[in-house]
Amino acid sequence: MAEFKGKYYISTPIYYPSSNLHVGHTYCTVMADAMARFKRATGYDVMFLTGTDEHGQKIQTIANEKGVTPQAYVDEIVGGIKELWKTMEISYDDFIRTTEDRHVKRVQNIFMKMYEKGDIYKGEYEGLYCTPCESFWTESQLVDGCCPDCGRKVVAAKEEAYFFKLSKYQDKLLKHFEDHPEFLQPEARKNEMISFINQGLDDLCISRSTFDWGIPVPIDEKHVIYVWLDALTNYITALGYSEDDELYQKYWPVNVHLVGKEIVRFHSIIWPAILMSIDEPLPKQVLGHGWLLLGGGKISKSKASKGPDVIDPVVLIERYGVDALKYFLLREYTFGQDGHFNNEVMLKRLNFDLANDLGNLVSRTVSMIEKYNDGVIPDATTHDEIDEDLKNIATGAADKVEAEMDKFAFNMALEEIWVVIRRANKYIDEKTPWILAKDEARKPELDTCLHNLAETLRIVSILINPFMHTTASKIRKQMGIALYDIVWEDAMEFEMLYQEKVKKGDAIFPRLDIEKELEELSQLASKGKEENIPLQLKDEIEYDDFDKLDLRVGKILSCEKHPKADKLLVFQVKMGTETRQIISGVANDFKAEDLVGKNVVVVANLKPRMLRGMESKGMILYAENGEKLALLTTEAEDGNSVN
RNA sequence: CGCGGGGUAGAGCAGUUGGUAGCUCGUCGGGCUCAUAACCCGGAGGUCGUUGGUUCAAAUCCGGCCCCCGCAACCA
Repeated sequence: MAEFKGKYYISTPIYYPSSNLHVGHTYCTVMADAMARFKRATGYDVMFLTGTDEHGQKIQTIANEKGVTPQAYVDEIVGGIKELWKTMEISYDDFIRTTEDRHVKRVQNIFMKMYEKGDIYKGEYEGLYCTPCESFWTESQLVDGCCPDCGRKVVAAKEEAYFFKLSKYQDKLLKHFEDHPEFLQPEARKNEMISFINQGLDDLCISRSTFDWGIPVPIDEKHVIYVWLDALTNYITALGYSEDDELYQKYWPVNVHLVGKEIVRFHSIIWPAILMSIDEPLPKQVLGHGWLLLGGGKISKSKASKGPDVIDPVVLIERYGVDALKYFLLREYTFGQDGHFNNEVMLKRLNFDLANDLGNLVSRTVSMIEKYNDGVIPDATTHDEIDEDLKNIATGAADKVEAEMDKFAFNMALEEIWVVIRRANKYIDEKTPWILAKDEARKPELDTCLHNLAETLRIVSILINPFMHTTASKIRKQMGIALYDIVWEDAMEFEMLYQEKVKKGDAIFPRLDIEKELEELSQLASKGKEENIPLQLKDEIEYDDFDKLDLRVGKILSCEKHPKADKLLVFQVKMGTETRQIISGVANDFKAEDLVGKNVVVVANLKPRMLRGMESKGMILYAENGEKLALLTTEAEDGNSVN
């Protein structure tokens, strides 16, 4: 039996249900799930928490646009998310939604506790306000003392808000980083956070009064609690903190908050400060994982419908199965680093590792036992060095896997398992059972070979169970051991099978025709484009509004980089009789010299604007698709008006 | 001197307590036929971005430089 090793609490972030999830979210949750399953297998009492962060202005706005209540809107999206996790066999122990009563009440309790401690004060957003832009700016954001967005004058303005004295905890936070080097990993993230704290922490605005889709501030009905105090506290409200804290006493502090690198700051600075404020223990560890990149950039919703790569987990699962997707995500990427996602890399992994190595090993082993021993796993009666080597590698893998998992090195943990699988394939070649089968005198050797292969597969089924538990079951079914419990420690033993009856089934991972799959995935990815879906447009305008524009054809006489800005290009543009200077923020998209001589469309009557010390009189038009910009060129002569 | 990440075989990546440079794919050649045209063996292919330094010894430590990518700034 597994030795009881204590509790293990792991969390994913709570996702923001403004639309459906993509493979990037899946990545994080799959890692957490694998770790949770692994810890359960190795003797821990596990609490695995995930959930959704459902408040905020964005949700309210989207719901309004769709003509439903925010609650109805999030209910539907969250239903889809839960469905996805069910399909992916995510073994969470609890799923918290920030709109649930249990969360709402406990967040309010936390707010009060912080308030009573004197860590929350009512203040004013002393910002500099640009009325037309409806935005607050800080001193440092201003350009020449004016709104960086529109260039107009800003006025000192105030919005009432509650603040958390984050600055008060600056020194304590730094000390915590020093005293607990393991608190935040990887190292690069930690350095980043320490230097961030050293720059000085501002108090944190924790309430808003401009929208109401949120948890009311208990002492002031006009305000709702804003983002982080609402979202981060889920990790303890889910455990019943402040009300029914049996689970809290048992599981807190969390062992690991698994988060994407973009929210490391909130988990390693703001969240600990909140916990300090309410005098509760800090998380043992925050781990920031990298992103899956698509075509060079972060996966985003706007990219979901473009390009040849399919990132909808539902589609991938339908075609290849849950375990294939999980395996790929865990095996391909190095924890903490960004990785590039594309269909071909994935398909190759699936074919080579799952179909060729593992699937084929199961297939050939079961076939031989059926063919050479009537489907009964024979006993081993002989022994040589080759047998010994296989046995050592197979029984030694469990500890190696555990060592890698302790480092969150999922890819290496799986690699260790595949060392066993490859050794078994090699073992067959070394033993040549098909030759042994031709000589009755060598039946004992043949039996030993078949037995050892069966033992190895039994061990493999245990080792992969935390990562791909459906596959583990399929293997065990074919091996005739489906009825036995999967016990981690059994992966360290070799002689456990006794004349079980095997039964060949379907290939556990059929080999894929990569060319054909790529073709079909590419078609799936572009499918949405062909249908006639109304575009998402800005509000309709009057003809008079359009008529205010004075568009002209301009010839680019010269173009060079702005001396004081990375992204800006400075153009001299001739429009008939006048030549003027226009600046565009497109230095990353074009080489300056490539643009010279082109005739382009210019918004000629736009109010001039200073950009980093140089005046821009007008605007050059470009077409863009979210990734690439294209110049709007024309054959018309410069100076012509465009209507 | 804004912050950070990265530059290792044709591709994608491992590899920092310094000690003959490793994996997967591809490629070339061979073996095998139990198996999902799968499996096994062998070869070719890298001055580890560049340049100095520390050391008996540097991909690994230190300094300068070049290039790529995020963030920030900036995008009329």
